[in-house]
Amino acid sequence: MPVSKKELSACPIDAMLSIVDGRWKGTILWRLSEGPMRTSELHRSIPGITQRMLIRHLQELVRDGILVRHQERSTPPCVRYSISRYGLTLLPVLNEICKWGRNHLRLLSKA
Amino acid sequence: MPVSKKELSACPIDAMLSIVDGRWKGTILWRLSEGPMRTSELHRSIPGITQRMLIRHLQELVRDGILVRHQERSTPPCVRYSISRYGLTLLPVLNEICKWGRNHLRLLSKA
DNA sequence: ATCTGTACTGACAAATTAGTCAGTCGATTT
DNA sequence: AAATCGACTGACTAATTTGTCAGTACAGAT
Repeated sequence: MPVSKKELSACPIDAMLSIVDGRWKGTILWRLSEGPMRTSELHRSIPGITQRMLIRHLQELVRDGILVRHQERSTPPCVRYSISRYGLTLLPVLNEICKWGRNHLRLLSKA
Repeated sequence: MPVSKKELSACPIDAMLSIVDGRWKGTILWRLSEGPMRTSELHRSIPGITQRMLIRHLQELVRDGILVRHQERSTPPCVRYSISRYGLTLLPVLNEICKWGRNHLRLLSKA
């Protein structure tokens, strides 16, 4: 029986990774770490992502308490996503991840 | 065209996550962070993992330079895996991930 | 009345990842 | 000579995740 990392695991590493797990979640969080953005802005700013995946990931991140969805009841509708207070605690971790990743990419390009 | 995170991405976060991406890689690294282990020891120490997945993940981590495989040409064969010098640079990152994950699990269990 | 833009859904197909099952190989014990 | 052990492979199936395609709803502009 295949097991996805989405299932709640007792392993803290898996628990954290499951939050960020998803083809585009890292990138989405990275974009939003610079400030709130509208759905369509995010869409434009992440080349290659489909609207479907963007929204699915956003919803999961909201469900997990990492993002907040602000809706302004206006026309045209304007929805903004931002990193929640809890989500902010994730940023230092993402920063470490990013630092390591940057160095890793550098090494790969030299090899 | 679905895109896996395994493809080399220019995003440093994705680059790092792709290393740890795989149902059991976090756990494997966590076990090995306490010292080298034999294949069968690892297998026993990770409940639920199949031999196939263990070996696949080990091979990927070796390919990515995170682990080293030591083979003693003896009978019965004795193979040990350990974290490489490069892999050691990943440990602080995993530590941050783990700290956050631990807190996250705590919150989840309270809710 | 129709068209547009924004945010979003549902149903489904394709790709990717994980898991199952049955081997192999070489040396060694029975 | 057959059975065993540890590490591993190959071929295949099943589950999960991504992506495609076509909508919906709402309000304002044309």
